[in-house]
Amino acid sequence: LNDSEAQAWRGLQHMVMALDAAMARQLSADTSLSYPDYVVLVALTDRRDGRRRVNDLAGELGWEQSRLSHHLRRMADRGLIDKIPCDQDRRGSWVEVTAQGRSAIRAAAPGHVELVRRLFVDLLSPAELEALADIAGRVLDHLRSDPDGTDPD
Amino acid sequence: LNDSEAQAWRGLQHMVMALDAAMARQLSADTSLSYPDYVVLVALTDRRDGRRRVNDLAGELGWEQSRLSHHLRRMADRGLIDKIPCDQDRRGSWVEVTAQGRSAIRAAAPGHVELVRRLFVDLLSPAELEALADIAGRVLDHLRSDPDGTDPD
DNA sequence: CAAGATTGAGGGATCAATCTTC
DNA sequence: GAAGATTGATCCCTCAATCTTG
Repeated sequence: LNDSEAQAWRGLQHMVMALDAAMARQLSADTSLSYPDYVVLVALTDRRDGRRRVNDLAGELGWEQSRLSHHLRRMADRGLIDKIPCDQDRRGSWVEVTAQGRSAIRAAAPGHVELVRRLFVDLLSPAELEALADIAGRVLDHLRSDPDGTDPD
Repeated sequence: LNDSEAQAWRGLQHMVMALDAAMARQLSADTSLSYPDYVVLVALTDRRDGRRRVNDLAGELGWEQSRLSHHLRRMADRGLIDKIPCDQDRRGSWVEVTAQGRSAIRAAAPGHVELVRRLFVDLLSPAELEALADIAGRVLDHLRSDPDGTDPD
């Protein structure tokens, strides 16, 4: 990698690591949710019924099934979500946000969103935000078609 | 967050998560190094003497001291690095890459760099790479001046 | 007391193996 | 046999507490 490539690559990694750490610290200091908790609850409350199939949720979050399964168990233990057997496909199950989960995400969202603005969104121009979204889409599409980078070009 | 802001923010997180996972899988499949091992060894072998103060290394990597300390212990146990007492400041210590560590990073680097190219660098224009490096620098500078986003604007 | 560094405990993430249902 | 999901082992990361030297 030449200088400009390395700077982009390492800069990207450092930026996201530092931003994630800041988000995790803020949530941990001001709320009862961890950053992963927050992300799961946002996805669940995004639609009105507040439920998802576990596998769909994993895809939406970009998480491995096993990671999600472990995390959902911990969240269920703390009363943030419920697991409900799925009648249509009895291998699967639904995850549903509880009243307590809704209340926790409602309390946590404003502070989190404000931090995303202060540390990220407000520092970028609209064109830069669009360019970033475009780049991310391109890279993720390519990853989906070639998960381990083994294709000949 | 409006649509374009949310797409940039979530896209960025998903992209980096997926790229890191791909890097970790490739290293784990093809070499004896984990991704964190790789990053530490790259930093150490970047300068010719192959040694660093622990604290400097943490800053360079953007890692917390405690994380680095735990990781260095595991790497020392596996013979990849040595810890050497520092005479100038007897609170501190040096980390030095071993011959085995050098050999491991030499073996791992080409495959890793090729994957970074295939999954990331080759998908971006030079202007996009430069823009990304610029954005990362800006965000990280701001984080350094206001680590927890508590400043009034 | 502050700075460099380590430790132990506890939560989080990954891999391979497993179980059930399709 | 494959897909949805879980489990247990293991490694990794964070936090708070600690130790030593400046």
